[in-house]
Amino acid sequence: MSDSRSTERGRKRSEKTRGAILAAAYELTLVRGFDDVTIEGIAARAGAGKQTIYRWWESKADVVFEALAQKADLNVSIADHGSFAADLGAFLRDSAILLTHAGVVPTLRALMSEAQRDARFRRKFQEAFLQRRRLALEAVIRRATDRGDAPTKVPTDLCVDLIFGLIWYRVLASEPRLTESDIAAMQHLLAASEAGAR
Amino acid sequence: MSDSRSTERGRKRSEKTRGAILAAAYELTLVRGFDDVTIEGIAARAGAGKQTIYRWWESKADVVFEALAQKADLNVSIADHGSFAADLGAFLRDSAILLTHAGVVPTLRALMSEAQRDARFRRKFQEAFLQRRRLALEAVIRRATDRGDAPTKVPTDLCVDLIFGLIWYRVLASEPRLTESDIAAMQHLLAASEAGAR
Amino acid sequence: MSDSRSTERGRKRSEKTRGAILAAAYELTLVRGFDDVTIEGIAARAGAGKQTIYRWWESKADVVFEALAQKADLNVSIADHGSFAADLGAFLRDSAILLTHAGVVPTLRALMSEAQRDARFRRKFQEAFLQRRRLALEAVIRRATDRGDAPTKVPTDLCVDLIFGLIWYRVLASEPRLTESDIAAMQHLLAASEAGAR
Amino acid sequence: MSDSRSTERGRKRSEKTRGAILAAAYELTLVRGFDDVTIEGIAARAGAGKQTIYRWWESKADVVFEALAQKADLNVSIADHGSFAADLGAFLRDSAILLTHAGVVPTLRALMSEAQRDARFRRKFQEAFLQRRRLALEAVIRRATDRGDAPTKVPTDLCVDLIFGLIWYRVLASEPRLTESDIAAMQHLLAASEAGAR
DNA sequence: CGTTAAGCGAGACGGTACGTCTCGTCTTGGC
DNA sequence: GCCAAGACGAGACGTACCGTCTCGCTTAACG
Repeated sequence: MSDSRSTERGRKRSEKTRGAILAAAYELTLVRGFDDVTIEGIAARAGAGKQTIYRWWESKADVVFEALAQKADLNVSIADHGSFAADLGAFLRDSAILLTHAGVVPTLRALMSEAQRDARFRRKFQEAFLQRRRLALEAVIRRATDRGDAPTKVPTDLCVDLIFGLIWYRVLASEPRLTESDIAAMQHLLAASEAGAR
Repeated sequence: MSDSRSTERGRKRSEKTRGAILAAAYELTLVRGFDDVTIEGIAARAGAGKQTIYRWWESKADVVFEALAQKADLNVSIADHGSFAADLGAFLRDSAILLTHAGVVPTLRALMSEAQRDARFRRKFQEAFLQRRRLALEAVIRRATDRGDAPTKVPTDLCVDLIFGLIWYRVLASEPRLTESDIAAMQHLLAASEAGAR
Repeated sequence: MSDSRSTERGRKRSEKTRGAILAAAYELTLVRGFDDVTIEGIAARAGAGKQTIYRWWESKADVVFEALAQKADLNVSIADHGSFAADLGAFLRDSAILLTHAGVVPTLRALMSEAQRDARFRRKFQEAFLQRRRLALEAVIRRATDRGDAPTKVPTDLCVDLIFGLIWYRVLASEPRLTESDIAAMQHLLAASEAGAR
Repeated sequence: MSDSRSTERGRKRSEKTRGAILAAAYELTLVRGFDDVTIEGIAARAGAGKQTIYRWWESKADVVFEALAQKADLNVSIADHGSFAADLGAFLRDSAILLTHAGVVPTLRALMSEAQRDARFRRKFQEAFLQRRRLALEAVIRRATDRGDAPTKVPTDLCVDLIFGLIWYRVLASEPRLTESDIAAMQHLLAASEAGAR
């Protein structure tokens, strides 16, 4: 009942072509920007047929997202730094550094932009990217709760939304950076009073 | 000094046509969504020539933005409610209500999405929309400073980014709502401790 | 040596579409006249995309010319009537009859008009239409030379230009007809004196 | 009853503007060619309003034709050279020289081309240009008849059509030239037998 | 070991919208 | 009323991509 055919018949998917398409998508995105990348352009650069792309991906955004995901490690480090303040600082500092890498900000903007236009991609982006980072931050807060220095004034959800909101707002709507004094203020706001209570 | 040209020459811009174009843009955006709106479609519905649109607006985003700006009052009320906590609550509550209006969330998403793709529109959206709201919030905080109940732990800029970040992140990346308990927590986080310290 | 590419790749040209485009071009030219025919109109009537037309033809004139060429046999009968006078008479009479057919004169005018505006189409029209008819007439004269009743007073080239010049001048600049007395006079001028000299 | 108003009211037509428009039309036609000349282009170069052109001329062809007519003397010299052969030779030689002038052939082609597309301009071109030259040639033939050396074999109309047909066919459809041997052959064909009869 | 069912590069196809161009008309204010 | 200026409705232009559809291969598992 699981699968009508016992084994797959016919020619296998070409891994070589798959790689060429993702590489082409990645390179074109860096050079031309997401908007100016086209399926036809990717196919031409990869030496692939358009149909081959359409057969395996649902949209340009999916190809590019997979191409980028392959390059960038989407997993976030959540090593224990001993206190919530330190963990929060490390998380924010990691994010700040990420934003300084070439191509990262334009790419984040393009993906979030695309997520606003295509509901299907929105879900995919949510699950495959936003949710992963969210879970990491939630784990940090859960650890703080266990440890006893959690930001008790704010529910976890709101706390997470505030942190990601800050980062994304700066990326999308103002200057995409996070200074040390920003980080210090965030620590003070969300972690310090608890720390001071010790 | 008054005007480079002695007098305006030639036929005047047709206010009737301008209105028809903005109305068409507004209606089509609500019915079809920003992405499916086309310049040709707007021109056809407005009974205007395409060139007339291109003569006065630089892009589809500009037309739609002006159409929406005409409908929605972009000025934010910043009436004095006696304390920063109350002012903040009023601001957040206003925003929460705005998000419940039909068509507002899709439109905000589309405009922010477009701002990520077109640097020129990005600046315009910044200045004509985001900056206005930012100034309103900064005025509220300035009043709190004068009053003596400002959130001294966080610099004004960061405070504003946190608030808008929260709202926009919910609109763009998760559920576009702001509950009463969110508002209470925000008041507690940014305003209450100061108030309580007095 | 036979073909640069080993095999033809990709989808084949659709003969059905080609026919539909030529048919649409032919019908529209008859009904609306060459000037009012547009590429968009042909595409719409043929149920084809504009690009499909641009892929295979260089201009509107090429499409219409091919459409007409398909309908009208461009080969001219040069059956031997025994003498140059008779051959010339037959040639002129054939031409006279052609000019009476509905749509022929407007079409000839439009094609010659277009040939004046577009150097590339000029060459094509020359080679694919004018030259064919010219060769036919030259063959008639060559036969007369062999037979010994050629119009020796005038070089072949000039003789041919006089005959086509007369027909085209009537089509383009005055009344597009050729009467029996015109034909008789032409025979007398170009053929009779020689015949009489025998 | 001829004119309801005794005197013209309002501002008089500006002769300065009329001249500027014709000059602009002439220059643009030489530089860009008839097809690439536009009403808007003429108006811009003349520093005139488009309406001023539309008020006084019916089409681009009329403007350009008037501009060219102003420059070129449309009257043909029909000085008496003593015999039809000599008169014919002079006429053809004049025409041959005209065709060597820069800009003449493209202009003739453009005007004849335009005459095929616009019935109104066709009539105007007929009357103001073709007919003038035709009358000149007819006068030459009439003089020959009076003199007694007319080409009696061909009716005047056909004779004229043959001569103009030759010239126009060479201009429109082949090489726009007329050699001395062409001229000699034409004299021989249309005039020589008569001359020989003397 | 041949049959057969994918996958593949290539590229033609019907569409749709783009932004530009020019048309001929209309409107304005000055002459 | 003529003029320069220039906005207007209209609509074709040629281009760019879309997503789909053949083509004639190549590549396996199946029978």
